[in-house]
Amino acid sequence: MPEGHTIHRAARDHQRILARQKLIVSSPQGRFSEGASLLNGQICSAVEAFGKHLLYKFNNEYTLHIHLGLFGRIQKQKLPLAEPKSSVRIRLIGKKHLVDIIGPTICEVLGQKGVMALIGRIGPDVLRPDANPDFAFEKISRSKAPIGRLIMDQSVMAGIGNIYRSEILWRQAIHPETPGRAIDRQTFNRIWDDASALLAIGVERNAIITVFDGQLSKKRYGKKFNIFGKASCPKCEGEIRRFEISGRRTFVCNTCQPLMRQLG
DNA sequence: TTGATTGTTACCGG
DNA sequence: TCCGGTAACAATCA
Repeated sequence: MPEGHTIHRAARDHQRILARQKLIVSSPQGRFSEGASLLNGQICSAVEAFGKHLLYKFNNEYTLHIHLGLFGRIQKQKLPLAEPKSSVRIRLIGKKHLVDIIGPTICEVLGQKGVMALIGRIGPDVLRPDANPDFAFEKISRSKAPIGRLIMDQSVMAGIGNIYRSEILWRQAIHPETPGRAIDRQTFNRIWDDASALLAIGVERNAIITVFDGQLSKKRYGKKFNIFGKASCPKCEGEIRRFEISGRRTFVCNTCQPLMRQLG
């Protein structure tokens, strides 16, 4: 479920909640990860997203680190309390709302040191104003790996997932198999800027939306994608090729996204 | 029941 | 050493 926008959306939501009410940690019996009992009953003081990682900070210097993986979800509900389903690992309880963290692959408590280490190994996040894209361009321009792999590599740049990958590269007319070293700064900037813009829309709308045809009628978004999962290109009507990069399905229009092995 | 899925990492062989 | 591939883990739905 989650690409970067989902996590930033959750961080924003939860930050808003705890501005008006206390959020207290509770974990259903026996479902805390090791060491996480440090947080039982603690009051959350801040929420922040780094790429696809979600950090809940507490006054006791500890941080709850959540990564939803492929299947994890976050559910916000209004009180009264309902019995959490078996996949709920952490529950944050406020006066009027509760937040359930469901099926995360990472659910651990970090100290200051651990948080620094985590942030250090994540590349610049396209949704964070403090991100430095230079770092991502440096890595990309020195790599012969395909750009389709690099922009989804969270240690190169953070936030983009499998759907945004295909959509961004199609929108920018870049073939996913273009080697990183063939991407010039201008081309990289187009990728970065498009990613920032699209994910920001994703945060606002709580959905992946990459199609903007004329009027922004709010109901016209049944077709959210241009080529992801599609058989033909919406621009040239040509066939969409489907293949894998790093074991994840990728879509490309060979006409609209010509493969450039040379710089240019 | 099977398969597929908006993710990541540990491990192993070349 | 640095890759690329594979398995493993997570939850849900058709």
